[in-house]
Amino acid sequence: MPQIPEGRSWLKPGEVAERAGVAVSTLHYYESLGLISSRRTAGNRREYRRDTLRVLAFIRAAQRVGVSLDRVKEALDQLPREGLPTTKDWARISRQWHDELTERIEYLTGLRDRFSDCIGCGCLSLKSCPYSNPDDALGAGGQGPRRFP
Amino acid sequence: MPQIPEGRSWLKPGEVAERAGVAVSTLHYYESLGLISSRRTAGNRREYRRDTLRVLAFIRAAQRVGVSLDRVKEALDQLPREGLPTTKDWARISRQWHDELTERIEYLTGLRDRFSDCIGCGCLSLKSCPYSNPDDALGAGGQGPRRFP
DNA sequence: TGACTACATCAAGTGGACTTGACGTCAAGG
DNA sequence: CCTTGACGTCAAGTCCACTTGATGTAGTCA
Repeated sequence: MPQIPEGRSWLKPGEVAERAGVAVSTLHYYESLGLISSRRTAGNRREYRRDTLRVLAFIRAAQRVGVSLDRVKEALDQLPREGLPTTKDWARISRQWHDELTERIEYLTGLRDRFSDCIGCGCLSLKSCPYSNPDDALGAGGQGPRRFP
Repeated sequence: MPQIPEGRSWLKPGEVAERAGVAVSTLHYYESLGLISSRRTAGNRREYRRDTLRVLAFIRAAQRVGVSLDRVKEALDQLPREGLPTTKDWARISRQWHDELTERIEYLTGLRDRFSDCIGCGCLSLKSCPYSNPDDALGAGGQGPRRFP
């Protein structure tokens, strides 16, 4: 693990990759999508601002909950293009995320509890279920907007 | 929506697709992966058992929480290949799922609450955070096994 | 009976998220 | 100074989860 001096506020690609747990090529890829940005040294090497780590953490968290990079970009585009994001900037994003996460948590909790019930009543075997109709409870919903694809 | 007679226990591809909210081609694809199965009529048309809908619902639920088809197959492979799955069969799967879902719910809840804290303390802006270090709290974890990729 | 739709097979294409390869350059250590 | 490794660009490749297309057959209904 490369030690990054306290004072240095611009990080090298390898350092960022290491700290964020992604490949350098991934940084290039994200940059090509406009998710992160960098400046260049005299020798054309990339340098990343320290808060790029935060953005990468945000991306990782988003992906872990199944959000696409497109949607992540939508969120990040609300941050100021130049200059440092303020607390207020992040707060707006965090609020949206809070709602989405809550929704997703509720979905998962419902799913888990339905599963628990189904152990009891056996509705996941071939008999029909008195509690719910899992065919439709889980299977329906059709092609409406899926908040979490 | 095609009405399926009460008594018929073998369903046609179109019926299954409609009810499960997937394309017929998806059924072929899943069959090629061994996730579902069918028998054939004299005229080589596929026929699905009614509980295929349940399997499809299971697959959909799994995907929605970010589980790969490979892992779904692992779970489904624990069901009896021939004959109807019993309550006990599903119970085993449900128990595993319960644990995984619980874990995931806890992860999401932690994530959400961390976000909430961060609105307050501003740690998602450039200042360093007294509560936690989001760079590492979210960004680290390195390349260890990811239960939910 | 003839049109029309649903279904069959198989190869190939798509989109998202990256990774790999080929090849040249910059920078730090011995 | 020179080697070595980290980095640069760009095209192409990979993996997953499907979808589309081409082409032929089976069943249904006026």
